[in-house]
Amino acid sequence: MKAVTIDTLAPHIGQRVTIRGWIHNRRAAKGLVFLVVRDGTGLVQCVVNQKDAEPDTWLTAESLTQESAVAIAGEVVADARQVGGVEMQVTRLELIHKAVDYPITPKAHGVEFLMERRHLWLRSRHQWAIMRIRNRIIMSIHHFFQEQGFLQMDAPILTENAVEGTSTLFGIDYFGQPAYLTQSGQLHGEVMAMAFNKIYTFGPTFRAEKSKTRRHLTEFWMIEPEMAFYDLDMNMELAEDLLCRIAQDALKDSSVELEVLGRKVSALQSVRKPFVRISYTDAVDLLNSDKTADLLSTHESTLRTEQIELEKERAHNSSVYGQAKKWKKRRLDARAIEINARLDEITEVLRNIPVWRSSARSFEWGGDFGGSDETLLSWHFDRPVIVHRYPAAVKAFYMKRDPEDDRLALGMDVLAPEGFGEIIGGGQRADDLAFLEAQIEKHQLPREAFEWYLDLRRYGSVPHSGFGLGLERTVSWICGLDHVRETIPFPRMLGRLSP
RNA sequence: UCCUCGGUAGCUCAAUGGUAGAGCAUGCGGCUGUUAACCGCAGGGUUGUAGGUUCGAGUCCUACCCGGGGAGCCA
Repeated sequence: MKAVTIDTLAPHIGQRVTIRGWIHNRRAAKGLVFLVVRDGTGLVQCVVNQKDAEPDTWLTAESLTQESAVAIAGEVVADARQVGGVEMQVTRLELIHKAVDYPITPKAHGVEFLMERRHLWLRSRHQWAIMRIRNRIIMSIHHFFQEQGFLQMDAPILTENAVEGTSTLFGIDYFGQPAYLTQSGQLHGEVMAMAFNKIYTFGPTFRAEKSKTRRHLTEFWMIEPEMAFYDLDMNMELAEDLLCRIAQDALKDSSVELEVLGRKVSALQSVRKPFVRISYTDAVDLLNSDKTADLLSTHESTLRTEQIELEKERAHNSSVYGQAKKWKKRRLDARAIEINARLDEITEVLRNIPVWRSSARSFEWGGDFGGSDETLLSWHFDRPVIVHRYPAAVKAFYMKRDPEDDRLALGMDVLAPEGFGEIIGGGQRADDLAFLEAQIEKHQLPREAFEWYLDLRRYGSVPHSGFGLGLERTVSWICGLDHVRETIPFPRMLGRLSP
């Protein structure tokens, strides 16, 4: 009998097939056992009917536990009630391995509990959807660049020089010589662009920042295109095209996964060219403006209304809890968890709003935007916004100056909508030898370590640009997740190195 | 490093300073179409740790440990 995967069951309606997988959930009625089986490609309900099944199969079905491994033979039948439209009528069931006391039960769990069991958590439905979308995004990125003649090339992970100070780098011992894990492949990317014209790197990046927020990992994956003969405008257009492609591919190919996650797709449908492009100087004006203050006030009153309604609901639920039936209690418990989590979130935001308001109102030209400023900017628009031409003082030494205003660097950041924050940072690179030499001296960087980089400006220097896209933040945005820790199979962050 | 919230059964959470409870999970029983199935019964606790206040502390105070998310920094 043919062994198939769950995602290919539909064409086999009316046929007998075998599937192999793990028990995701089990329900029983008299003479019937309903098994929800998972094989990594999808879920399917398998029905064991005592009067049809062999005696061994029935006994096995009755005693199956969550995550036990099984091989199941039966007929594929159409059933409109099921997700995917099919279920299996089981004729034979073989137990491959019996799992005992699987810790992640079909109910709500806390973050710490799940993170300690990340190796098992990955089996659950939400994680299935997220990892498949991550894969979809990775493939979109490769297709996008490959179709346009970019060469995928790899920057080294072990590096000798600290590009922007050693405080955010993980240091290691390289046979007695200090070395670091890379925090960006950009400088090597520039080398490769001068050799191959248009390239992109796709690799891991490490930051020893002691950040404990929903946007930070210490190890994350970054995509860094670097293009010879590209100026800032061409660079921004490339970033726009890339993000549009990612959003559209996700809508086209990951609708099931997005639905599992409850992602509002309208937010992704509005990701279309042209994005909003705003200069840093205009962005500062916008932050200072009444428009931003009004936005905050509106948001604040909306939250206060929601807070009052939730508190009312909580009081009402707790007053009826005593008389409630068991199933109703269970529902009330689940709702209470939701209400409390949302109330915590609202309390946190309401506490922050006065700080956000004053920091936006009094933001002075010359500083770099904080997380709250970026969030506020992105709330003004329904699609990604590109902020360009930052003060040179807050940007990296290798950025080209704006020929029209020497105080500005030709840098750009792309902020994802809905407050997901910065997902792209990049710009046009300095291509003048003397300027770069002066910058290296000004930033007190070790000149010797940059000689190879300076060679690019000695031998056929041309205008060139590039940017870095953070994969996990992008996945987080597309999936509508409130934290990046679920966007990578094994997150590495402050206080988390296992499993 | 700072700010802030939290730690109660295997899990998720309740509990005016006054006898520690519920749901899920587990075990047993019931139900022939369940969708986190449902219904009944049972077992399950050094309330993070160490002190203190009190007739009495899960609850109040102090210190420490662990975790959440925010600031700084950043993708």
